[in-house]
Amino acid sequence: MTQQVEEATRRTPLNRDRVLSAAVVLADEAGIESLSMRRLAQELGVVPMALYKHVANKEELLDGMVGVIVGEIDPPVSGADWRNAVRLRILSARRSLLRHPWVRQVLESRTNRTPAVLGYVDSFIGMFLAGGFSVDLTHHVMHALGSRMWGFTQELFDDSANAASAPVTAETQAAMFQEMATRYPNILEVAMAAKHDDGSVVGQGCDDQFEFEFALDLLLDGFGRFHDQGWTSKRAKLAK
Amino acid sequence: MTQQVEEATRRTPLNRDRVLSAAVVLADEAGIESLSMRRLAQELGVVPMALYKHVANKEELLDGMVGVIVGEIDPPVSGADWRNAVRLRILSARRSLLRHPWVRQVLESRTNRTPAVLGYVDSFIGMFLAGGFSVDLTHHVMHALGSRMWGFTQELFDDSANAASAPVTAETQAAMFQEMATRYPNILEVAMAAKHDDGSVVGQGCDDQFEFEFALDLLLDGFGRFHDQGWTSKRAKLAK
DNA sequence: CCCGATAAGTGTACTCCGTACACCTGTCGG
DNA sequence: CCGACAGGTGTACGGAGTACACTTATCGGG
Repeated sequence: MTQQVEEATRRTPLNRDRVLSAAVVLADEAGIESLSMRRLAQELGVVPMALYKHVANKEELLDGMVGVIVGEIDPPVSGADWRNAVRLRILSARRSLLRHPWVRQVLESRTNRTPAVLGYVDSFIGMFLAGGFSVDLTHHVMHALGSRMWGFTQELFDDSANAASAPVTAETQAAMFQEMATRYPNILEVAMAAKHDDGSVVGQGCDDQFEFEFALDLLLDGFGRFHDQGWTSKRAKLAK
Repeated sequence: MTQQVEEATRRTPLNRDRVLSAAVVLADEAGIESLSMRRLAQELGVVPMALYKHVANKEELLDGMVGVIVGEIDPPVSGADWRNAVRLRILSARRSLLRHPWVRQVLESRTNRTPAVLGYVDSFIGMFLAGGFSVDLTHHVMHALGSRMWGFTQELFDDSANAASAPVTAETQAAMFQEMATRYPNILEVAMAAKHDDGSVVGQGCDDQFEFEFALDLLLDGFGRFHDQGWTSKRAKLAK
């Protein structure tokens, strides 16, 4: 009798997609470090071991989550030259990854050879080949792109965690400044030049999107030059 | 009486450096994933909590370990032009990091603002400034370098774990090949072209060092071009 | 109409992790 | 000689991933 009400509360018997979606939401909202099997189960109103009926283990869960995000990336635009196709695709990937910052860490931390990732890489290679790149050059170009293919760069000094930290007093600020000035004068100089209006000393105040596109275009320009001049690795190796 | 012998066995009362060195050795030999405070303590013939007298916590241990490796990187060569100075330094860093593969993961997984890392970055910036680069261009150039400053690239498909895995039968090999051919034809094509003599299907058979230098030189060439033509970010932004 | 197979969810328990905290011990300067 | 202090110990806690044995719900066929 009372049974019926409880059953209605938690219907839809939980499947792989619901598990993955919930995991993505949890990682988005609480951070990847808060994503544990136990926490995820709790979020789904279920006992931890129930998840293992839908994913083999945590590794596979992470793989699946990456797959979900990779699925959000726009497919290659058709009818564009290779440069624009690649560029737009990467910027689309970047938009997806910026919405889900945890993906970066997951992609970096483990070898990822899931169908979703392989599919993305494959279509990526396809854009170069379709653009007339030789298989040889395409290979090296893919290595040169590296993780930039996903739309992210290694951030040396990620200041994104600053919001939560305690407000620094003027004295500490001054002391840090002094410390930097004597120990790391070059970093300081660059950081000072980069800061626009906010008063932060190191990092930020610089336009990440601009930095990314700067490096990306630099690479793409290089690729194009090599392509135009019929570069081959054999010739390059002989020239050394 | 027997006391004396035991005490002689484990002399030298353990200090920060010994802890860090042991941690580095352990990570080198057993992999970073096997490095736990308990395991490390055991290796040092000490109880786990003893370590906390020398490092605040595991994070600081990892920071210290990175510091040890960064300390192994050659200082900038003097009297070279910026390009050679940067190139040689990066290749030196690469040699160090290849000896200690775990550093890559540690550097990637966390924001690293230790003195050792800051010092490295600072001296790195210094090489560009000394080469006549504007502060502005240096800033963007550092972003473009990203983790390549450390001598590593994001490896999409790291096959280094293959040695330990079970030998695949001819049938499985063939099945995998078939799978690849239909699902990821472009990856397959590139992989086939890259393989030299070994029979592996995906990855390896390609010269990682060559790939790295290919990308590095491409970037350095771009940097040089920008430098020569007096590039500034302001002008670049206006041009868009 | 029941029945057994299969899928989904549960409960308990194990091992391993980082580390807080109270304690002991050996050394050394006053 | 003594007391402070640095270095090492022992115990314990909470949290992680997950193995394994179990109940329960569903449903097609005799």
